[in-house]
Amino acid sequence: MFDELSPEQRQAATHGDGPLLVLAGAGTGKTTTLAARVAHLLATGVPAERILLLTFSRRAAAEMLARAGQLARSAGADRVWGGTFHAVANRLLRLHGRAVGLPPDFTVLDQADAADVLDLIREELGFTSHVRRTPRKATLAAIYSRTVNTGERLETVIAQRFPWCRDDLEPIRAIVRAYTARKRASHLVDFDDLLLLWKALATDPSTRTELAGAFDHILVDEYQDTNAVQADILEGMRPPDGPRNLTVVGDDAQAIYGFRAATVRNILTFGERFPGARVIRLEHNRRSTRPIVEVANAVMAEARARLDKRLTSERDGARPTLLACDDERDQADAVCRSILEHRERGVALREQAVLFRTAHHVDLLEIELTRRSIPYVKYGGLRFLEAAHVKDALALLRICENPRDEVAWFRVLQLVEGVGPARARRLLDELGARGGAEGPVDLAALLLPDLPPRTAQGLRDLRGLLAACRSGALDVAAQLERIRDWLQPAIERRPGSVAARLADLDQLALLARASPSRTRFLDELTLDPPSSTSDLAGRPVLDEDWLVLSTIHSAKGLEWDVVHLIHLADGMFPSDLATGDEEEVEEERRLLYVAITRARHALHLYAPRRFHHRPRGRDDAHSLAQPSRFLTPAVRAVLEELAGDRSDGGECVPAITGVATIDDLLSELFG
DNA sequence: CACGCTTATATTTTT
DNA sequence: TATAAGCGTG
Repeated sequence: MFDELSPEQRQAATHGDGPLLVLAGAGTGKTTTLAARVAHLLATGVPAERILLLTFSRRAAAEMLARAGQLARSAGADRVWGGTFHAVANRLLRLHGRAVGLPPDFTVLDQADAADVLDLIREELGFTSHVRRTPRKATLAAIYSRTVNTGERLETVIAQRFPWCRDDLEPIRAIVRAYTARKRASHLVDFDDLLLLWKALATDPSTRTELAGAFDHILVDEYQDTNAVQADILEGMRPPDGPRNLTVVGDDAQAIYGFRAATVRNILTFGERFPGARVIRLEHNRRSTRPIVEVANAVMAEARARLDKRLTSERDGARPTLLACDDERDQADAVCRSILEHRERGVALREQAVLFRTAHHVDLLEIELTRRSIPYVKYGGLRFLEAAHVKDALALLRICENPRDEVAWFRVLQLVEGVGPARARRLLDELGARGGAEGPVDLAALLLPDLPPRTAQGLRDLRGLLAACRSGALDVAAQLERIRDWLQPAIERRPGSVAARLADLDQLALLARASPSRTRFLDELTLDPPSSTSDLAGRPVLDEDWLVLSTIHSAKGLEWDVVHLIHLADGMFPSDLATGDEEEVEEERRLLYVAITRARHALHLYAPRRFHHRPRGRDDAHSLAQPSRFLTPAVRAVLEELAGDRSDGGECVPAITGVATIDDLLSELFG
């Protein structure tokens, strides 16, 4: 059963009782090992439902469990509890939430929803300035989340990570305080609450025994990217008697979620926290060729602090290339040509990926790919759930689920003609859905007197819709079809493509067909939103070959034959927003390491020199960039440097429109 | 008070 | 492109 495993991998897979830390370098078969361990546990008779597998994404969990199922040749692998910390927390809280004071009809807020609640509160508290711009709602949400996850004081967080909000400290404090109270009153739970409540469940003396005994084995993937709260949860999940069977797998060199308060301390102090832990190292890379591994090692050799670990590989291959490009357009052109070249040589598009630091780095390339009819799918940062009309539809479902969901109400009520913020607030009060109100929510209150006739009719229609959706006679998909019809007039009133937005709602209804219940549908959508997009030009039928575009963060754990890594210019990668202190720069370096180690056979780096401020504009405003600071002489020594190829059009004379251009021209002249 | 309009302004990465 | 904030109209 384990023929394919190396001796170290086999040791990890068949480890008996007690804590186990597997330090697995990139490409050393981490997934295989974890899957094999699950298979081993199943084969030795551990009941599937008493195994908990925590991964970074639902996709990762599903993949591992499928492999474990094949290995163990037994049914039941699908009964293993698998998923992200947040998704598992949600499941556990639906079952045991009452014990920590959480009603079972709670709804989960994603980060955009949380920002909406904060915005609502800000307005109520009157924190809008007539002199100065106040922080954006997304910033408020980020500040709150960071404070919770690091456990640092608000002042500290703002001073260190959000210095431009320093002057708004007191308003922010008031807003986030009210936010917490409001969530409780409205039965709302945000991502951070999911972890905090799980921790409470796992450590509270009155509930912990029930929960702690629920699993015989807990396995955690990507342990380097867990935060302090998550570590506390794992510690709290100790069985009342018997050994602590906790397996964690991670790589300190791949820690890239510091911004989310993840800390490698969890790996470094694993032995102290869980005494008697066995440590197994996997250092042999089976994924990449030796030249690629050499580049990865060269990058990490310059890291400030790391556990001593050096990857090895035995497979030969070509040296990774570094191509200096003129500008982004030049880069897009070069990437396309290289992609097509590889495809000519038999590497399918889906075995190739373009990776980048920030979602917008790929904008220009997307245009070029479309122009050349190269199909692609983009991972990371999806617009679908962010579109207003999709949020409207989901808000309606959320009201059905949890009638106290104030933000959802606030959003939906304003879709009715003649209802703005002020009337929406009044209606909320009447409904008894306003934070802090007692008793059940009464839909009859929607029939307020003294409203303009059109508004009154609109509210009656809304009441009818909600009654129908809540009646229990319709499944989620059918509810969404009703909702679509109700939303149609509002959608038509707003500018933009009506057909496209209605199509989005159809898409949503289609998605809902797969869900057994409304609760599940909403939970899955917020906790595991569709992660790839191909928004423009409709959703293509992806039965053919397509290229993958992905942020490096979203590429974690994945691999491709050929990887193209773009924007290796200082200020882009590392992002100049992340070069404040040394720790941040180190995280950017690890990010580069992650990107490099995604490649199996070929790796191409691209470093544009010039960035147009408005790539689609007609002017020539631009700035110049140095190559990434990570491309040190030692790193370049293991790269094949290619000169920029300006085959199309010979010498180009820059248009003289700005100081930057003139300086550029002069520096060319003076050589 | 709703609503449509104008203007200035932007800090990444994700569960 | 989205968002915060302000203004004028009905």
